[in-house]
Amino acid sequence: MNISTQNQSFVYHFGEMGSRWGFNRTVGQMYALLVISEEPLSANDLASGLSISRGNVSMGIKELQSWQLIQVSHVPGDRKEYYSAIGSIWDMANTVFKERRKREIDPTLSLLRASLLEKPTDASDEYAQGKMQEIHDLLEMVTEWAAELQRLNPEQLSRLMKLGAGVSKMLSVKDQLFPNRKNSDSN
Amino acid sequence: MNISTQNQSFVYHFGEMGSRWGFNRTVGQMYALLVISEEPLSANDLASGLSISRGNVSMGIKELQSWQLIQVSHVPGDRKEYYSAIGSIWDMANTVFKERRKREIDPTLSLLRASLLEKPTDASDEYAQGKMQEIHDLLEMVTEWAAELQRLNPEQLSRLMKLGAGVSKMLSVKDQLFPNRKNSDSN
DNA sequence: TTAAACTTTCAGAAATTTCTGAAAGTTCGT
DNA sequence: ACGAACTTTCAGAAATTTCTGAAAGTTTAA
Repeated sequence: MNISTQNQSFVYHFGEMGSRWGFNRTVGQMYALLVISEEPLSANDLASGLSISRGNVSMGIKELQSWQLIQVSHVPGDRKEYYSAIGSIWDMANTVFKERRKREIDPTLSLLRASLLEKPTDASDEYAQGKMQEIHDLLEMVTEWAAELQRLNPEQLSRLMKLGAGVSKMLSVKDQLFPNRKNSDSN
Repeated sequence: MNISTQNQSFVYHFGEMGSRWGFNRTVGQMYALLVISEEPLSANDLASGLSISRGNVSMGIKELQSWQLIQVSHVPGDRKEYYSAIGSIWDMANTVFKERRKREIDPTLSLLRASLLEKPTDASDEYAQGKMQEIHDLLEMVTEWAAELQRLNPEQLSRLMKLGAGVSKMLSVKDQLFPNRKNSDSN
């Protein structure tokens, strides 16, 4: 399989960026290729398209499946497996977020919780715990909020985002509507 | 310098996680150590605390400075430089977000823009461009929104987040207040 | 049950990243 | 101008990650 030069740079770039998102270069490239291919691709297509070994493709597929980013399909009369990117771009973004939270934030939160249960033995421990508490609270708030946002459908999310700065106006509207409601839980 | 066992796991964990956030293990550990230390630390403190070479510390400091995460200070009568984490946890999160956007999203956006300017040569190119457009739009919307949010102060942000699911209620309130306003620029 | 057509595994090779420590550089007081 | 006290640099060593490809495994059809 050949990749048009036009798409080459996209695939390559996604490979580089992919590593930031938790998987390695080739896995990123494989995914990029699947995203921009209308037709599902076989493992051999991926190997030849990206000039990587068949074994590497096999491992990459496993990785992408563990991220729930790709889907297998079959062509009648052909025993090969064909792969394609799952869902819309929104779904993809959602999946990556959820997965990263599970892999990065959740373990950090439990570590922090555990640390916060320990009795500080001196003043410096106490200071450290204070900082850990702050980080914990921030992470917790952000992840909860992210979870809320993920519950919105793309249409709502998109509207919310397009509100942009309007969101702060909304906060003041809320204050005017409910001036009695307590709104500063500190920090 | 010694790190209390209580803090050891925090520092170590942050090292592991740090690599996800764009810097390597030791840089992550250095930063973690600086965050939980009330007193500024010298380069030697960091080296001995983490059992790494002085040279490595020097490079790590440079890296953290390029992220604008740390600050130098001096002790009168002492020629060593002392380092400490800059600002609050919120500032830190902000800085990391901004920096990552600059390093990861912005280049992707410009690549996508360039690709979208090319004339598709066949149907598959056209499909690919369609996907790139979707990714472009999503990234653009998200970064713009993130920029808006970063303009809010921590207090406002925190309130907004604590609204949680309430945010979708707000959207419907808005619809009731301004039922005439067009709100579906499609997704 | 056999063999063809495929996929997966995994040991070791290759590539990449990170780290060390000696040497070079800088700054400051005298 | 000198040297002590510090920091930075960078070549090569060490560690880690990724990749290959041959061998083993699986599935299907006949």
